[in-house]
Amino acid sequence: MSYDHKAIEAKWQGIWEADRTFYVHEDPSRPKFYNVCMYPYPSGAIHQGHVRNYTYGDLLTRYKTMNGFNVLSPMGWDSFGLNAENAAISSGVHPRINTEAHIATMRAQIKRLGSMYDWDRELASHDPTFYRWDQWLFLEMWKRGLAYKQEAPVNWCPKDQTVLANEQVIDGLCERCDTPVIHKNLAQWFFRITDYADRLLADIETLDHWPERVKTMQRNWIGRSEGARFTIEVDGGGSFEVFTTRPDTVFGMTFCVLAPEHPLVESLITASETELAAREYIAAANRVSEIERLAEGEKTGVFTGAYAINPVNRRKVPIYIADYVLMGYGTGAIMAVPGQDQRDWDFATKYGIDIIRTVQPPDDWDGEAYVGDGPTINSGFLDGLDMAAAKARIIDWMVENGIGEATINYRLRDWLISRQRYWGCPIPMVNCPDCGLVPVPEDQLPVLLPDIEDYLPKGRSPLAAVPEFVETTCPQCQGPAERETDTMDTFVDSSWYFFRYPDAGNDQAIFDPPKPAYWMPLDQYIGGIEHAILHLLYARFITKVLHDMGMASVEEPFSRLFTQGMITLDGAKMSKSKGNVVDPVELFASHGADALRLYHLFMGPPTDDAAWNENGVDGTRRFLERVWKIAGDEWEFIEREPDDRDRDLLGLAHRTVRKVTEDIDRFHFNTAVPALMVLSNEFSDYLGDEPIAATHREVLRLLLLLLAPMTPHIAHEMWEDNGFGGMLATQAWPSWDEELAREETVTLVIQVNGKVRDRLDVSADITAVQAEQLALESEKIQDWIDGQEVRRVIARPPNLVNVVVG
RNA sequence: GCCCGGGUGGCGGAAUUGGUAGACGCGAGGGGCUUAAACCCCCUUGGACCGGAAUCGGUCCGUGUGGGUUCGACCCCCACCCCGGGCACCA
Repeated sequence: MSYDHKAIEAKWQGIWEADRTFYVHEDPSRPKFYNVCMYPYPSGAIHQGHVRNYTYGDLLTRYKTMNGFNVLSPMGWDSFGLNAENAAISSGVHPRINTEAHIATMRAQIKRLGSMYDWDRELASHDPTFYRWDQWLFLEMWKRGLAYKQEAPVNWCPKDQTVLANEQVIDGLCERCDTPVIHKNLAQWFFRITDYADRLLADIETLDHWPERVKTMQRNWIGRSEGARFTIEVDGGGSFEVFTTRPDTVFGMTFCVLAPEHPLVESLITASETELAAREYIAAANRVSEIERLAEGEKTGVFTGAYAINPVNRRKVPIYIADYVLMGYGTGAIMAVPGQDQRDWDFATKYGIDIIRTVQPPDDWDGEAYVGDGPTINSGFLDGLDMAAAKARIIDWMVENGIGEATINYRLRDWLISRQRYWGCPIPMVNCPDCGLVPVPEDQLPVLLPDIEDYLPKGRSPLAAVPEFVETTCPQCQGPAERETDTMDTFVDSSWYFFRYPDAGNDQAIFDPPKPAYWMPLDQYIGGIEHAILHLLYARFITKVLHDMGMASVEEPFSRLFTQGMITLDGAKMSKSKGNVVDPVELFASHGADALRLYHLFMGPPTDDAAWNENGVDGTRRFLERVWKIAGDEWEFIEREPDDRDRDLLGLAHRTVRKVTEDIDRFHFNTAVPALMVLSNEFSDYLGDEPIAATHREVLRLLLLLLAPMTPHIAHEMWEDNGFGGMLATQAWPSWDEELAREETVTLVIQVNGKVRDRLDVSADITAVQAEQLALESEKIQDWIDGQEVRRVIARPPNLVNVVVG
């Protein structure tokens, strides 16, 4: 009987669904395992990145189920967002229609992969039954002072009169009309994530099963730095505050720099000799993005015409405007100490500003700015102190003189959550001319997103053009009022959706706390590395807020995080826009879901980017054909007692159980698959030469159990055909017998001066003394020693002996 | 520019973390099966070279580049080159 993957895969997908094998409920008698793949954006069709993600996720669902866990693996849709809105603008079709069609298509494709979910818990962020709880959460944030409105710059296209997302700005131009984009201030909604900066930073240390690199990125993103904040007077009146991590170097301040957006700039440049140049410079800075400003190779700036007074020595120093200082970090103004900061050094050199060293560099120092520690010099009462002592002393001085104090600064900024977009969750606030900002009462939620036909923003959110939506009454005074027309960042949806799966149908509350209390935290969260910072940080933040509200039992949502690499083809990320996609749906038909899943597991380390090989699925398909033959052929068994060949094959099978188990536990799927290939190759050889039925049956049983989470359909079919009994998906994961798995002989490598010169087969329990003796007795080794003095022998039994001569 | 990763055969990768570099798969070459082709099966496959001549034996080089540490380095340290992810409105 040939391997008909279409029939087999359809059959078992039907059985698992009918049997509700992967539909679960809270069960305190069993250990739980909450397993989530980051919910996808419904782009229209699944791509190989999804297949990779869901193959890993489903492998774990099935593996943990076989290991006795109560596994919850849900699926949902991140269905609001810019792409659907852009598609609607160009097609005129409402984003809901496209989005829901995409969800239906992708759901069917995911099911075709054989990836199993508890679909009773399916959710979609564009669904009012979901986003009303976004709005509820927003109101809770507002109540707690964690939501506020403030002016902030946006990318603005003057021709289209619209706000642009960063990705819609191409080389400083609007992607639609090529008009130069400017920055414009708009009133925006923020979540006060900076209030949680310390906790978000400290609790990274509790994330023992997160990739080190993601933790490092998050630490750096939060960017806690200790330093001082102090006031600098402007010569002729006025002052500004600066933040510095190096207050000890203040005697070396030879200029100051303000960000182009700094509020003091206007008064400093007005009527100055350099006013024109300054205005031009500010306008230019306004046109480029923050990244471009920082990427600029050479530092640029312009003199304001004004001078500041160094508070410690009353020295007059010029005040510049430069775009390497950002309004969003610290105070938007710095004291510049070129002797101790390379950016300041570059700037000072370019503009001919004095450089004064305040830290003595080492004697062999030949660099420019010296940022290291050393005795303080040229600094009056700080001279001779080291960095730490000088910092403490100068901060004391600042406090005594009432000009500054020690402070902690974060690079992290508050989370801007408002979007001037249509396809998102409406922010549930009302603007009343008398009462100001008034929250929509909870019993009036959800504020429904109205259907509209024109999605093009015209200065404000498209919702602003819908009078029936905008015009309302103030919940407080009942007078006429206007609704907020901005929608929420889709990261708001994704920062709490995993709390909703445990109680997805609840129409009375965001969730009933005991339900997520059973399932949370996630035992495994799997998604792309591109989410290492923003999504994961926002989700951690909202979890902490829910915890503080008494809603969440945990402070951290994801106890184990796995970040997968991208799929590339011809050196580029596989994506529709690049036109280099390999459609998984075609491979379901030609090779089968099992062969595709196995190729994804096999193709490389899950953490790394993986290059697609168009023949790769052929290889895993061939492997499955061989296993099919092993399981299904009418073998000529003979009757005899088990001998060495049986023991060898059984030993290999037990070593394979051990290897596959260990590899799955450490997410090394790409080495688990070859172990199965080696076993099946040896198995085939064994069957070609007087096999016995008992060995065939036992090794086949183990092989199918190991294949069950990787290639579930074919494994189930073979399990059933061979009459092993019961559903494979719910069998216990096999254990291995250490005695059977033990290898009797190993290869002892003998080196002379680190180079391999001989190999011997030895007993696996050889001692160091025996290994050394064998090595020295080897004729080849004797030839290499060739009468030289043996200085040392390093023995690492049973694998290696190194003879050091000369 | 800043933060974080990564560079191993023709290709994807392995080396259980300082101890046999190249498992397994793809591709390629050769052979078998076949009227023929496909499928399938068997063999070879990092490079240069030496010996022996049926396919065995051996040497040297080799993990981005250049240094270093070590009995021993793909693995640790320093410097450099190249590629990728993120940089707050793609998600």
